[in-house]
Amino acid sequence: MSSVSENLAKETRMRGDDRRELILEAATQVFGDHGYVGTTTAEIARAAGVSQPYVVRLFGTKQQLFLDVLGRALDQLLSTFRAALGGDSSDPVAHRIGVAYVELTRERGLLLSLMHAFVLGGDPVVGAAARAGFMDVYRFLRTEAGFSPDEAQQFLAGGMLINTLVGIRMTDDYETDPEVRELMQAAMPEKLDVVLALAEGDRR
Amino acid sequence: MSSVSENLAKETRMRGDDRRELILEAATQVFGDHGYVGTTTAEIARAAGVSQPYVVRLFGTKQQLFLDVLGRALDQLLSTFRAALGGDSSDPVAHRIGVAYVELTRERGLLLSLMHAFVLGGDPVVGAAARAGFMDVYRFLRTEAGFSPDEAQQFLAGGMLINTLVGIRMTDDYETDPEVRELMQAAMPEKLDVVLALAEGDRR
DNA sequence: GTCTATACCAAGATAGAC
DNA sequence: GTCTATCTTGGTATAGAC
Repeated sequence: MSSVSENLAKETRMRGDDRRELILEAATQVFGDHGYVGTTTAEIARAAGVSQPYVVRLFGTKQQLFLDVLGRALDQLLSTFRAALGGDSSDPVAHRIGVAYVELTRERGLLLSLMHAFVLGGDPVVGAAARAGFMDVYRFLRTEAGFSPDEAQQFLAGGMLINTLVGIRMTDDYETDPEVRELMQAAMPEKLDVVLALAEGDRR
Repeated sequence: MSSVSENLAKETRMRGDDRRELILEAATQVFGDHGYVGTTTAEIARAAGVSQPYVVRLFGTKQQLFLDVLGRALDQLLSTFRAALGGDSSDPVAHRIGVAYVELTRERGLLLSLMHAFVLGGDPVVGAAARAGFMDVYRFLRTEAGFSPDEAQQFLAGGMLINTLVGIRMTDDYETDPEVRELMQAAMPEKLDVVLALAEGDRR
């Protein structure tokens, strides 16, 4: 999945769309780590293997780049959920989507970039995009997934806790602190291994 | 409660501790709105009615100021919870603490400053403080409030969703969007009025 | 205890070459 | 399509006066 872009990264010159996608991927990671304001275009450029002015050139402004990252993240999120709606129907829908959600932590920075946006509601443009995106997810849960308002609330609440635990890097203390273990097991009874494996990779 | 500090604000010169508290209050608000990185010491200074260098002088660095804000927020949070543990015992503990939590949105920026910290787990010093603070709350729920791991998880999940809805300023669309109304009513069946009234005040 | 002035640096964006 | 060089702004922190 990412091997395509990794191969492309080695080219010194490529089609604009490919480079764009490559930068969006890198930007998602970096924004996820440091937040919107905390991220520099230079850092994104470094992560993508291009020059800083080129990043700006391609997306106009840092803000526009962030908006593009958010849009892409939302698309990936919803299409992952839709895929889960297919799947083994002996398994309840809520469970299938829940598992799909935790699996999304694999897409480095995706959920965290969203989380950073969610907390910037005060920004006139980023905030508006964040609200719209959040409601897209809610609408999906209510209509496509068939959740009741209360089920949707429950699901989103669990999701926000997972985002928080990942964002706060609670994984760092998983081994050493038994209370952290207890909490994380309660928050993601399944698929904890995915999150932990990912955290392991990050500590390089 | 805040009238004390408002009166003090009019003095051009005051005891260091009072000015300190005044600045911490202002900083909590501003950090809550714009996040750690997105906040400038100049903006905090303006909000507190002092000069920018004085803010730095008093706390050493912006980072230290943020850490102090976090510590203060945690203290207020836990003492509010402890007060709720007292209260009318015909009302279940979980409910009393839940209501107390929503009431905390009154303390402008308190929950949001915490939320901003929670998402900065990657920062070596802020992240460590955030994790420690989060676990303080978990430990309170488990020991003092007597929650099971699952009850604590449930409570924290609901809390993170409320934080997110407040941070994303979902209140802005409450009147116009029926789906937003539906979601917010599910997320905070009680005390929604407190949050809405607060949001009203913010849009000046 | 608090201010004004300012040094210093980092970051986003632009110009223009290749 | 992509880079190097650079302009410009804004933000933290320091020095030093009152």
